[in-house]
Amino acid sequence: MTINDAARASGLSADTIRFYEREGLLPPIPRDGRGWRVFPPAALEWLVTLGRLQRTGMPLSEMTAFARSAHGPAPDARAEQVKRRDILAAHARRLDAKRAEIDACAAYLAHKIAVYGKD
Amino acid sequence: MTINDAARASGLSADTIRFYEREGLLPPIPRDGRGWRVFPPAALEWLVTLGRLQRTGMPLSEMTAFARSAHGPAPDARAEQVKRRDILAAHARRLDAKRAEIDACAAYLAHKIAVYGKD
DNA sequence: CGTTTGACCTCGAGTCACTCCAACCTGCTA
DNA sequence: TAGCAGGTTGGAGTGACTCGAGGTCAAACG
Repeated sequence: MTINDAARASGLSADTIRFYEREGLLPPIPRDGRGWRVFPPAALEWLVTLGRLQRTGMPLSEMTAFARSAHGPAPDARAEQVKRRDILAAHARRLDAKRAEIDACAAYLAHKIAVYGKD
Repeated sequence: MTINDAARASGLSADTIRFYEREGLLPPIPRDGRGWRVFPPAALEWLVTLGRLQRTGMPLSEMTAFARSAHGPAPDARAEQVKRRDILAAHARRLDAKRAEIDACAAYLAHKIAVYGKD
């Protein structure tokens, strides 16, 4: 599992994955003898999750909070879990707003395209 | 109709409206005696449209093409209209992709929140 | 009548989240 | 032995805003 395999599987770019690693959004990624990153299945799954959140517009700061809560040292594991759930719940509400915006725009587009097309 | 009224009505920020004016996305906006922008109803309607496109992720370059086609001097009005329709149709396809992404993420979130919540 | 307030103006710098580039290393094939 | 594919790094560049400093003007307050 090289970085480009991970990119293809997660929908993130290799550059973005390196960037996320620097920013502390990933668990420690081991290297092989050449210094290449090797992505174990769990890291890959995590990247898929980050990819979903990224493409649906979660800001980096929130992804960072989510990631640190998931992979950082947790004195109180229960509290961290609640924190993560709250971040995801807030994002779910954001998705509802985005969907509404998209639907409104799609209705406008359909109307406009019909008007342009009808002559 | 001052810039802040226009911002409230269109969902864009006043800064973004000034930026769009500089970039040539707006028709000429008249000024009053103090140098303040005055937005006529047609300009406001145009801002509402740009707001919709912006919030649903149309890149600035495409909005610029759309705006220049709508407000620029057009040697062939029919061709410009086709061009605008094509831009909007492409955006409609992008919206379908975005909706699919949002639905997939929402399903993941619902699942994850249920798992976190069930103990 | 002076001054404070508030809404606007411009210009330039700063921010977010990547994205691209140059220069380099390593193992493999011809 | 040279070329190539596919990684590595550090640092600069980009898109699309966003913010801050410093300025003007008209109306309201004391």
